[in-house]
Amino acid sequence: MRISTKGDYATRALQDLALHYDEGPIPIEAIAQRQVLPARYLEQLLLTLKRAGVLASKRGVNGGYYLAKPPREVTLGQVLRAVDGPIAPIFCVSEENLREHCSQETTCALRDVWAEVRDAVSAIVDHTTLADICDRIRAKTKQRITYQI
Amino acid sequence: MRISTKGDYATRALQDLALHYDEGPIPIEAIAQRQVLPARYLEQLLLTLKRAGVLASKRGVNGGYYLAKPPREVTLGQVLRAVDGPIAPIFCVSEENLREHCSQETTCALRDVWAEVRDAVSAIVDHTTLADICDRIRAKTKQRITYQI
DNA sequence: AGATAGCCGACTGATTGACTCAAGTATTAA
DNA sequence: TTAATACTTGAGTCAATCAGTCGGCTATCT
Repeated sequence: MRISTKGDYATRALQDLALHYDEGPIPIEAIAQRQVLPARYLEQLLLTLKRAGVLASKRGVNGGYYLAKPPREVTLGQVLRAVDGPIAPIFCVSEENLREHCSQETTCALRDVWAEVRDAVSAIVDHTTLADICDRIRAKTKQRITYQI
Repeated sequence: MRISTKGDYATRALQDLALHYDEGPIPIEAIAQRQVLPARYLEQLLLTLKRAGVLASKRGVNGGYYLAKPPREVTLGQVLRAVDGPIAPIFCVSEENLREHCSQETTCALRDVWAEVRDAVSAIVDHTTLADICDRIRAKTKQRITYQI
């Protein structure tokens, strides 16, 4: 039940872009340095996310990537699906895979459990937006500062 | 967010063993045929599950594998963890990995989300037992028969 | 024009996934 | 006691995926 580094890196990059929303395009290199990610690899992921409609980009000097939509409208589910494919834990409960159905459906109760798992996971990732992530970080940071004073 | 074929095969094998609980040891070959699984591969998985304390076995003629505990006491979570490792979607929220913690915890809200996902998944798999699976199958089968009559 | 920065495709090396195989040991029935 | 059965153990294989890297191209701004 792992998410890949793609999912990990992509969500961290978007977390970063969301925190710097309204600052115009951010170059890959800046994101890579702040989040400690391999730049050339991140490049691929951001391009994928652009094709998925999550990001937009601007080339040349002062160019970079930026969110195609406000943070409130981008969910983690969109990001994960873009880079990692379906959320479903197993093919036979994937929404994108309706035609090919398991030969043993009638004698298998596991399928129902995997469907529950899929729903539980998407209930979380499809309802958590980048704005939520930003809010949590700000809450954390505030708390940390309070403690330090 | 996939479960591997190991998790898939192992749970199907245990579903089968649970349905045939009280029938004594069942040979690998019988399970493999009923569930349409590669026998030599299943062999490994069942051995792993034995080492994990989920299964017991008997060698020789009339030998085979059987549940080490009644179906009511075996959860899918135990099975999945035995063959696939931790449920956690990412290392930094794995219970088995407490010492090695993420360098960016204070500036990362994603970790909390992955922890939510982990909890949601384990809430399901750690509370679904093989007995539950059997009950569901029997309910399904009954329903199917009713329709056919 | 030149620097910046995204775009695109190809390539690679290591790991993991999904098995297979051979040989060994315990158990039982004939 | 021997033969058949069936789990046990460790090793080997083959392909796919992961996790990147690299070179060169194109667009944009100063």
